[in-house]
Amino acid sequence: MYERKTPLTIDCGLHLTKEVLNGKWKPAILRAISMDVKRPSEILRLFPGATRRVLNVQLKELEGHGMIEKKTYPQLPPKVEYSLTEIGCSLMPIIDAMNQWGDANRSFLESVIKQAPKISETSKSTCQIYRHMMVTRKIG
Amino acid sequence: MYERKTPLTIDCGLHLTKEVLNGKWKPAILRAISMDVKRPSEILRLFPGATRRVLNVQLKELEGHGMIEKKTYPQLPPKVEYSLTEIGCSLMPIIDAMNQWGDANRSFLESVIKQAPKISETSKSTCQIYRHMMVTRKIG
DNA sequence: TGCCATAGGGATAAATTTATCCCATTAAGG
DNA sequence: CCTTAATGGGATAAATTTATCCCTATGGCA
Repeated sequence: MYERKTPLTIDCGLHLTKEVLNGKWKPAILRAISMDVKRPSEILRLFPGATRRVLNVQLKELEGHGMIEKKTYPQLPPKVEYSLTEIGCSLMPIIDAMNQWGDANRSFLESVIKQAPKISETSKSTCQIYRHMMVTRKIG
Repeated sequence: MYERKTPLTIDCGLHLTKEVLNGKWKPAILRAISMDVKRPSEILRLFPGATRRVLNVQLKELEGHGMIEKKTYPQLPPKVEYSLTEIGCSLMPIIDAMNQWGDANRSFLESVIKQAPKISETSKSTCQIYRHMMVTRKIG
């Protein structure tokens, strides 16, 4: 496992929170779990753009940070289910707010993000969370 | 300037928001500006842990993303003031919530973050935002 | 037997972000 | 003349995160 070489900045709440959510898929993973997508294979299917490896790593970090709990069923083939811990649950308002803000400002954000010279292309359909929500009728 | 090689994931609001806040100091910078710390040199003093270079880069990205506006006074030595745009302002509830969540759970988070094998050390006093708030009597 | 699904993780390469260092401009002050 | 204060940014190194590829284990199914 990677060992950090420079000290982490944790002196304001912002940085602590940022550290917990630091990872390309972490907020999305938390959101998925909060919507009852519990098994690793399900989560993986929800994010076709993510590698199995990365999801495993980020799940492990979220678990290590106490945001989610892992329940392993003694079966073969193995079955694992994740759930939010209490503190993980308390993050959801923030994650939902982030999601809503992004959606509410989508057209503007897409344009400025594409304008920014740093970004060349963007990809869609790597995150199936909306499809999932519609299938499970959590949104209409 | 760096040119992205892989497409950016922007299909859910979460990723859009994450992109805007993506940068070690961006949320802190936005918060500083929202608290009337407008000039680059002031912001720099507020975050002793940050390099001038990085702050410049992140300020430029925030500006490019339309979150802040830059006003350059035609003086010498130069004077610059940043302010939040309307959309940048609309991000503040999220940033404040992140800050509050981190502070509210500080002791827990510090322990789990230090436990995580990935992190070796942590540093304090690289972010002077609380000091600033006390000096300006916004908190007591 | 060969292949699929499930879950986990090592080793290494590639991409991305941050850090370091250095240069430029102009006015004021010692 | 030298230093400081302000602001901005290039070039390059270092750190960190993500992607690729591969290996393990077991039971069921054609």
